[in-house]
Amino acid sequence: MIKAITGTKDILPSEIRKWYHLENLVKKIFHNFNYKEIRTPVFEETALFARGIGEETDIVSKEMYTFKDRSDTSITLKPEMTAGVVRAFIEHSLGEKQPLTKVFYISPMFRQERPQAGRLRQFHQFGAEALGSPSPLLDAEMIEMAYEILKNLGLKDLNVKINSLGIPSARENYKNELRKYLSDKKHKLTEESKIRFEKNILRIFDSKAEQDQEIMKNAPLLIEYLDEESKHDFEIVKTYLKNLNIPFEVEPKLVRGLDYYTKTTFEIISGKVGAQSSLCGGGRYDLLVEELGGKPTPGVGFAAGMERILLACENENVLNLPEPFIDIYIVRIDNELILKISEIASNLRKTELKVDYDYLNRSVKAQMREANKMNAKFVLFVGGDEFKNDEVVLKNLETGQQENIKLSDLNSLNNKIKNYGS
RNA sequence: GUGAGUAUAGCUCAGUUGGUCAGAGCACCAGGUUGUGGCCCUGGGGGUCGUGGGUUCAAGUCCCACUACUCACCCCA
Repeated sequence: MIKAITGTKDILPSEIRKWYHLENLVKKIFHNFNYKEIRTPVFEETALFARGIGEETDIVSKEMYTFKDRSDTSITLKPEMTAGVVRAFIEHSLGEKQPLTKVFYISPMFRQERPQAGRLRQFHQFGAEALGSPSPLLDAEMIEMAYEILKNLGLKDLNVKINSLGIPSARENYKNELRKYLSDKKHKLTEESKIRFEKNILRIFDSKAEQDQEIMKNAPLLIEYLDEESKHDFEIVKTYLKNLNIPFEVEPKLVRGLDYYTKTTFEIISGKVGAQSSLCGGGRYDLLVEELGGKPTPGVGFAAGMERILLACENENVLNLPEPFIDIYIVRIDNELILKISEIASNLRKTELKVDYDYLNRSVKAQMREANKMNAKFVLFVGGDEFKNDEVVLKNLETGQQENIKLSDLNSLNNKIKNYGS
């Protein structure tokens, strides 16, 4: 038997409603903030991600689905969205058409990691990007939108963490300080952190190993070495968040794993998803557009993991959606009427009613059971004496009441049923 | 990439120290007096017990390998 590839999951009909719910909410909130959807290809040239995300990051160095196509071009399935959005922004000169570009997306992403709770190899993210303004108001707006979506789902166990990475020169100064601090303690770090020391020293803060945390406890913090501009912008972000009543914590050790971040970074954590607790993350990337060959353009954005969010919803037992139902189930009493029934169903469906009937030639009893299972509001009996008089029987499954209806009146059944409901 | 745990019907699981152990509940299907459901009752279909070796008179039940899944590390959404 052929099975789904490791780390991929089928979203079955029984689960699709929560996805619709989440997607509709996401679209609604983004539209309220006047963000417009962008859809970029599932794969891009490998170089885009290598340059955009950073050669040294784990995502690029060991997690990407990269392969050569038949014309020997190196292709990569997108592991995140920002690089693709920026590529499209540059390619279509969106910055020339308007000073500020606000876009959102909902899309599958691909990373070849070992699957676990809240982590798949094909997973889904929604997110937003605003390109063209350095204003910290937009940083706060990103957090606001993400928070708004999560709150709207009913999630309670949320924790907003923010930090500022500053501009590159300030960060370089700080890295030197950190190197100085660690120079005599380096040998006590875990092997992984020794590698980080060389490649991306900031990430040592992310280590969960106690011996690393012990050493880093007293390390100088980036936030103390920030440049004036970053400090100032960070204060504005905080002020704005307070004014919006969004609770947050400053987390000086929050370091994002992608190279392109500058200034504000943030993350929203749930206490209800196991080890993969980060529901969304993002930040400012003022140098990325230029890095990828565009005119210098500041940008800010975030991405949220949809599987993780749905997992958190499940674990918090929120997101209790109403049961699915159909309006009418047509029960065939005389088997030879199947053609007539398909015609009736077709006409009713054209009047915006959800209609179904039996395709398996089953007994009346079985059809009734089926109607019940489908949570049908009404059953329409077709056949018998009534049918000889050009009538069908409409039964309200909730009350058990039934009445005869002329075949010629069926096209107005929609109104009748809506009156029942209210 | 590293580590641990699990692997019996569609689903959730029982199966005691190897010897009627191939089961239960749910789900599914058909019936319950000649056209009407939800509850209830009766009956039914469905598994070579993840795969391949081995030990034994005898293996879901012990051993080995492989594979898959789960969780954690790592990383990140």
